[in-house]
Amino acid sequence: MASEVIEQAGRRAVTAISRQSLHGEIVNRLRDMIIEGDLQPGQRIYENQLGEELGVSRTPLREALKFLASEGLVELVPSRGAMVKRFSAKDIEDMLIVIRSMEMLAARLACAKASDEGIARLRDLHDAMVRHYQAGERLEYYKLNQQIHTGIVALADNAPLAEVHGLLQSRVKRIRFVGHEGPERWAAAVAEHERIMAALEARDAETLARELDVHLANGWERVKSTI
Amino acid sequence: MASEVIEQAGRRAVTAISRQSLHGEIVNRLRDMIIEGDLQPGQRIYENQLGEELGVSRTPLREALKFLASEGLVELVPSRGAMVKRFSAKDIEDMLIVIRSMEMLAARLACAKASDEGIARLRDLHDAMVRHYQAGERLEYYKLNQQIHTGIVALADNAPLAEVHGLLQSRVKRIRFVGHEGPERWAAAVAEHERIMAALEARDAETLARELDVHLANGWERVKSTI
DNA sequence: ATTTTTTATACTGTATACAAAATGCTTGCG
DNA sequence: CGCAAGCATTTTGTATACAGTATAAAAAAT
Repeated sequence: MASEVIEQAGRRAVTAISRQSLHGEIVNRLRDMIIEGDLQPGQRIYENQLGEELGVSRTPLREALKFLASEGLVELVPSRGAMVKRFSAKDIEDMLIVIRSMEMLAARLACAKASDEGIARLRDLHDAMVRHYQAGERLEYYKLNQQIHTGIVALADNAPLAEVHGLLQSRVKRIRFVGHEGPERWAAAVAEHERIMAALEARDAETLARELDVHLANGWERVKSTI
Repeated sequence: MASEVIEQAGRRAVTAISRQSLHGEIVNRLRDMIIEGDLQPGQRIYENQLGEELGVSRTPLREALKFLASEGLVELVPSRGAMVKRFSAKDIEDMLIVIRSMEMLAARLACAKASDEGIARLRDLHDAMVRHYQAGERLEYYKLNQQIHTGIVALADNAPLAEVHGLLQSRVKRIRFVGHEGPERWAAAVAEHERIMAALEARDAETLARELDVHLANGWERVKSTI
C-alpha cells in the first residue's frame, strides 16, 4: 500500500503494472492526513476546497470519501456532506478491547503457524526497537512498536484478521500517537515486549496471549492518562 | 417535518430517495444482491449495464461500488472495473475463526453488561427459532439464527465489535445460506443453542464462551461438508 | 494454418455542468 | 431590540460528456 503511494510520486516513470487509480491515491492520502491529524476530528470536509487543495476534481474525491466512510474514518451525512469522524472515549476503549482480543487470537495462531524466519524478523524489529528506546527516540520507537504488533498479526497468516485489525488500528493510531509516557512506564512497556518476544520464540501460545493481554491493557492505561 | 423522518425510519424506506442519498440506497441494494447471490462471485460488474438496470446513472453507482469495495464485497481492478469478490476456502475458514473469536469476546462482555430485558428479548427470538425448527421451516430458522448471533454481539454494547462482526458476517452469509444440514446435525445445532441461551441467562461468561466456541466450530464443520 | 499486427469497440476514469438542498444573511415587521 | 421570513450564496447530489485504456476481432504476413 505504501509502495503504491511512493510509486505514484514518480508519476510518468511508472510502468503499467502498479498504476493506481486516482481515487485510490486520494484514499491513501486522506487516510494519512486523518491519522496524522492534518484533518481533525469533527472537521467538516468541503469537497470543492479539498479537491482544489489536492489538485483533483470532485468526482474521484467523492469516491474516495465513500471508501473512507466505509472504513469508518469519515462520516457521511446525507445532503450535508462529509466530516472527519470523531470518536468518543467509549468508542476508543471499545476498539482497544477488540484489538486486544484480535491480537490474542493472532498470538495463538502465530505460535502454531509462523515460520522461524518470520519470528526471527520480528526479533530483529524488537531489537531495533529496544535500541531506539535506549537512545530515547520516541518516534522511531513508536513506529517499530506498531510494526511489531502488526507483525504478530501478520504471522497468524489470516488475511481477514489482519484486515480488521488494521481497520481498528488506523482509528486509534491518531490517539495513541500522542501518548507520551513517563520513563518508568516506558521501561515497563519495553520489558513487556521482551517477555512477548520470548514467548513467541518459545511458541508458547498461552503465555504469549497472556503477555499481550496485560501489555495491551497496560498500554491503554498508559495512554488513557494522557487524554 | 420531524415526524416524517421518524415515520420513515420506523417503516420501510419505500419512498426511495427522500432522506437517504441515492448512493446509500444503491449500497444496500447491491449488498443484498451480492449476499443473496443475484450477483455471483467473480462476476464482472459493468457500470453502464447495472446502472441502467437499477435506473441510476454511473456516478452514484460508482460511489456505491467504492463503498462496497472497502467492505470487501467487491474487488476493484484499476482500468478494468469492479468484480464481485470471490473468496477462497481458506478465506472463509479464516473469517470464521475471527467471527468465532469475536462472538466469544461478545459473550464475555454481554454477560457483564447486558440488561435483563435484552437477554429476555434474545430468549424470545430463541423460542421462536425453536418453533421454526419444529415446523421444519429452514429459511425462517436460519434468519432467526442469524439474529440471535448478531443479538449476542449487540448485547456486548461495543459498537466497533458489532461493526467488524457484521462486516465479516456479511461475507460468509452467502456461503452459510446454502448450508443445508441433515436432521441430526440440525437437532444438534438447536441443542447447542439451548445451552447457549441457558449460559447467557445465568450470565456464566466462561460457559457461554465455551458453548459458542463449540457451536461455531461445529457449524463450520456442518457447512464445510456442503461445499 | 498459425501468429502477429492493426484496428475497432466498449468500458472505465475523470472532469464539467446542472439541479436540488441547506446554510447564512439581510431585510422587514412586530 | 428581537424575531421571522425571504433571498442569496454555498455546497452537495446527480447526470452527461469526453478522454484514455484494455479487449476482441479481423486482416496480413510468415
